[in-house]
Amino acid sequence: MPRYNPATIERKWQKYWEENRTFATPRLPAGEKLYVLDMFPYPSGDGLHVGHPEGYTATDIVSRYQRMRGKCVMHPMGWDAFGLPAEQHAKRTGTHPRITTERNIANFRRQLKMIGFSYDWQRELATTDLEYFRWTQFIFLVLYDTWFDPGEERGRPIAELPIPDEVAAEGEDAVRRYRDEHRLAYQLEAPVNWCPALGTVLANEEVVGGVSERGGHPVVRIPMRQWMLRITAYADRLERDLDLLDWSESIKALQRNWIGRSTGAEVDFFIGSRPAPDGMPSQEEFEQFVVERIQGRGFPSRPGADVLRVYTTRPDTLFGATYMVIAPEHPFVQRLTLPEHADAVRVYCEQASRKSDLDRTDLAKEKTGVFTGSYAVNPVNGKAIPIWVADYVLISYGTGAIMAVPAHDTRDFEFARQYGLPIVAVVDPGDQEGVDRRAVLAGQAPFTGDGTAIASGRFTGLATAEFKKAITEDLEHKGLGRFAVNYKLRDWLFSRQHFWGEPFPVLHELDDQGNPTGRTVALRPDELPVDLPEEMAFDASHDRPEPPLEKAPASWLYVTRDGRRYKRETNTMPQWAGSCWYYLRFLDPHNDKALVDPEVEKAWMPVDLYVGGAEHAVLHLLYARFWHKVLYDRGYVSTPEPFMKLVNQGMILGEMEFTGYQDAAGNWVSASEAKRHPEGLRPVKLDASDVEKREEGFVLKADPNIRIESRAYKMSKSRGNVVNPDHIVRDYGADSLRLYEMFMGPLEAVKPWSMEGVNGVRGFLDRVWRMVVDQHAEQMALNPAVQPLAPSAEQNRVLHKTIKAVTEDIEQMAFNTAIARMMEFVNFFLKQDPRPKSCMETFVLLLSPFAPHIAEELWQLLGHDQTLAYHPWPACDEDALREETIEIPVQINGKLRGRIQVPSDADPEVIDHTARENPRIASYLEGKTVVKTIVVPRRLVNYVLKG
RNA sequence: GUCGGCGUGGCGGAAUAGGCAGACGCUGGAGACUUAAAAUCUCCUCCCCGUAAGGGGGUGAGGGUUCGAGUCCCUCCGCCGACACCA
Repeated sequence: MPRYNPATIERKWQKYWEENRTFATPRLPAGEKLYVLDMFPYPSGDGLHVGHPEGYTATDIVSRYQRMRGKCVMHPMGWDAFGLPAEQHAKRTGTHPRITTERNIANFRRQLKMIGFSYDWQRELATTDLEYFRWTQFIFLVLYDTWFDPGEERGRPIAELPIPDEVAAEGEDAVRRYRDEHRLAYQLEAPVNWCPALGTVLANEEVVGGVSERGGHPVVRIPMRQWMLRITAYADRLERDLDLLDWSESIKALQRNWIGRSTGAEVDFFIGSRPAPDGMPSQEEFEQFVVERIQGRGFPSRPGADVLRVYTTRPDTLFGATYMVIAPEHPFVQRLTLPEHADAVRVYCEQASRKSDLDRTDLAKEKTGVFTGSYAVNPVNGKAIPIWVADYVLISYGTGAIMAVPAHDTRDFEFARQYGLPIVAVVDPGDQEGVDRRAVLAGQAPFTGDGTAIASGRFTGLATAEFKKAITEDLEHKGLGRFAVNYKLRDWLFSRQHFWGEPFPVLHELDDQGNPTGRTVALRPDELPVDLPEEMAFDASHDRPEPPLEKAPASWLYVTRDGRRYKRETNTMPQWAGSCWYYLRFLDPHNDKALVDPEVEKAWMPVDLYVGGAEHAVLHLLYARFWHKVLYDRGYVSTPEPFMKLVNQGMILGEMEFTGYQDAAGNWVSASEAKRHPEGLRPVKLDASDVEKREEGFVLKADPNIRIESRAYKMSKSRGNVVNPDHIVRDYGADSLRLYEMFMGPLEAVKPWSMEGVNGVRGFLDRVWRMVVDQHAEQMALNPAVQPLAPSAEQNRVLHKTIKAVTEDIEQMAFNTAIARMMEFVNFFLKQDPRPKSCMETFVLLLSPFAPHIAEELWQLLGHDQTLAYHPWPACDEDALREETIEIPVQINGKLRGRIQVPSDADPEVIDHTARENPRIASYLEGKTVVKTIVVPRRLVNYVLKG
């Protein structure tokens, strides 16, 4: 009784593939290569989620398809295995994170193998393998050894950094410091985002709205020594090279937005060479300053103590600057504060420093600030304007100081209103829709768009764009300003206070007393790897931002090298580090001489298709591209970009849910009402049979006045709507899981899970099985209808239509429609008796990338003793598609009024003639004048009538 | 607020290049087989009028271009996602 039993055949073929190393990939591609990559998973303790196999099935289909097309496919899998959960587990239980991690990896590996993905498991790697992170540390040394040459726009060895004479004259220490300041990996004492709940410092990117991106815990800012990576040096190239990539415009937009390039000007406002008692720089000094700039020194690369340098994207509004603002952390705060304002300023800055980012960006918040008592002189008109301190100016962007133009900037406008500062319009908006010109000119409303300059000296009358150019050139000429570019992107905070991460290959020198001298040295590549200490006590109390490795055994922590004592760096690298280059290591995972053999790298790179979740659209992809570019500059890789084509799979939500609301007394309340006043209401989960559709939404069957909320939610443990792939495979089979995940809808769409849908595709596979297999036989045998006959013309047409559609759909990654076409094939051939064996064979090949286990089983039954994994993909015979006659619709005034049969190659005259002869059409045309006849061969006929 | 994406039956979704809206699947209904149930098979399933033949309407709303619009253009509404004082 050979019924379709996935449990048996899936195990059988997985064993076959493993024993025969069916999917092993050669060191160098034989023939045309294709590198198909999944974003490797973090092996969490919860195991695989149905979201994982979505992208993995898509890439597996492409991989299997392309192997059959003769491509040499690289398709590896590994583990992004460093991470906080294993460490937190260690704190609770004392189990070493390595143990937990290995256990989780084993579970993930089991689950992925159970779904039948065609990975080359010989290439499996984990970022936590010593032999892997040895090379992560090596890449850190490359970053440490590199400076960015802005002239050549590329990273170069630090030894090639030109040392200015005045630095060289100061001696060896000065040169060392100068180099350290230019490395791509550098240290910085800076306020960091300490998250007490997670026990770590977070990157700026990991803090969203003042709370941690993961878990939503509060974040406070405290100063700490940190490792930073100079990603900002590559901002321009990271933005520009997006043009080389076949990525969706929305992901590119996300990255561009994140990089946030803006252009404008830097301008120096004179504040006097020393503080004046009344805060007012003297007029003579200002004039002297201007003359000096014009005649001699020009615009200094770094601002001196006599100016406040600002960055603006609107140099054309310089004449409208009525005050200035510096960030509370700006180094000039003290110097600019007059004694009578000192208390207020000190209090304000202290408050600002205590505020989390959340408080500082609070939406509804009114703007706050204090006056320093000092003034700066506007270089374009010599007017002195007051300098304020306010936290709406960020120290980390631009120069940390702005010129405020309240008439033409919303934020400045709000602030000026708040503190009664003057508002002077210098841009006339003219007549624009939605702009109250009179209010703008009267300083009663801000206008931030482009217009025509007014009250701007000799620039008056210029259009915004021209003005910007003209005044920037003028300022540049006078040495008072210069063209400037800024980015929202910040340097990458690269150290974490974790145990479970890659140790830095860095030593800190100690003096005779055992105190740090402040000198840092990097290890030599031959001193790698630096492993984590085995013996560690995992301390549950970790409420200070002190790295756990501070408590490592002294034997690990202290190193003597060339007679000097050193202490190891105790920070570790963030989880991103390992995932920044794993795609390179897959190519050559066991190489102990190099991170990747250049010959191998050249042969396989770049990644041709990269599939993963949109949650990595910004950070992972930006970081990986950054590292790749540094490796490119330093000659380790041959391509400027790592990932040519990127596809983001959409999230899979839980099953659709109906929710009604009841008040305390148990009365139903409409969902729309509940949204406005949720107090005291209780959500009640309803069954689909309790609700019905009425007009624009669902209502309670028992009371149609009550509206019901219907939507699918993100899967979560707390909601109890998580679907476990283990259960699906157990109850329906891996092929059904794969097929359903692809049939749900377009790969990139967000879509809800449906158990009934899984059951539906299982029904399809059952039908496929019955189409080929004799269910009534004792042993595996062909269905008696399957005969070694030549197909009829119609059978052949259906077959080749299916080949064509499935092939095109796979090429476009439209897997849902490919499956629909195969369903149509089965619906047709189940009714055919006899069914030509050759049609069955071809169909099995088409099905195999989607449902490889059942396909292999049927292929074997059809008489083949080799895997179909490398069997040539079926070719479509266009001749077989040709039909003798086709049906085309006939319209009258655009309305469908009939159909006619015509020869498929009929020309317009024949079609027109046939249509007019059709009795139904003829009756419509009778007595009317045909004004126009449209005949589209093979498509339709349309008659336009008069009257 | 800014940027990006999306609005099609009871549900998931199809619809080359502007050319028959609703492929395929689910759900629901009717029937066949069966002692019965499951499984399987057949038919129906966008809405309205009509016994039917047929007719009318319909792709978030309104307008436009066109012989013809789900598809192109404009305005608006709604949902989802990202960013959010970046000067």
